[in-house]
Amino acid sequence: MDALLIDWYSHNKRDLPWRQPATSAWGVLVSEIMLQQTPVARVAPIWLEWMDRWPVPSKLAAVSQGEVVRAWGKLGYPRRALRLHEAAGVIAKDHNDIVPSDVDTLLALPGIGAYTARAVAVFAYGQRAPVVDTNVRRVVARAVHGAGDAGPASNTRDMADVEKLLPVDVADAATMSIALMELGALICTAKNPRCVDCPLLTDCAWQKAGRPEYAGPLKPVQRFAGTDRQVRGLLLDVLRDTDGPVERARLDAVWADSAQRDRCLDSLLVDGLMEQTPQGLFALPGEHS
DNA sequence: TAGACGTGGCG
DNA sequence: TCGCCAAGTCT
Repeated sequence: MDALLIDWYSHNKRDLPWRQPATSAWGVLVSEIMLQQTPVARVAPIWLEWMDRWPVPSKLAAVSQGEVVRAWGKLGYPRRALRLHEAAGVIAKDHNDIVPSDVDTLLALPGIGAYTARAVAVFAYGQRAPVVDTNVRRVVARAVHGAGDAGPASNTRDMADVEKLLPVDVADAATMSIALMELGALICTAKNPRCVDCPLLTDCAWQKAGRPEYAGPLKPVQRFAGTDRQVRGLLLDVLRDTDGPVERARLDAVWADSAQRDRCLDSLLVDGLMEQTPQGLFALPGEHS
């Protein structure tokens, strides 16, 4: 399985900007944070801009939170930008401006969890570790377990599953990790998998079992329209599109339900995505004088 | 551990 | 059209 997969990857991998050989560990880290729950096509231009502006962690750490949130643009989940900014500060101060290569050290940084820590260790530093994201979980569920899709995530079990699949050779293990993800992204997709193009077709347990439909519990559908997430997004968008602090009325205009609006405004302040000036105006954090 | 947390494109 | 989906983390 590993040889087939690695060979397939070498011929079919996408030419993504963060996969250039010259990409630094910092570049890999930034890409991984941006790619959390966010499509490649939307990340690519922003990542290029960030690498140009902030080629090392200390450069990012030196600018205000507001500038970072603004540069994050509409990638979504803007708290990621705040956490990355904070992580950059720790890396600059405590790690000599060098992204740690040790998984446990990476895990201690804000915004870096089990997936991202190992993704950095493996993709930036070539280590052998199980990198488990939604793509990998789906590929393993099908090819190994013969299920139509992955059930609820279980970090410990999922990583143990993948660990067993990794080649002993460190370099091969690293390539296998990225290949598993790429297969899940391009071939073994959630809907309408392109099995005819799959390098694992003849080995796949799901294929052998007659491609049974997924029978486990369904993930609860995440609504968006009308949720606090939508309102927070609208509120923050006002500040992103404005140069300086804005009056309360500008924010009030984006959502009719005042109770929900107030709740969301408060949560943005609590999260540090927004600040109130002494004059009572609203601004991105650290941007008002 | 279930639920919160943005956004926009696609079938 | 609109539900589903996209390289998760935190509480």
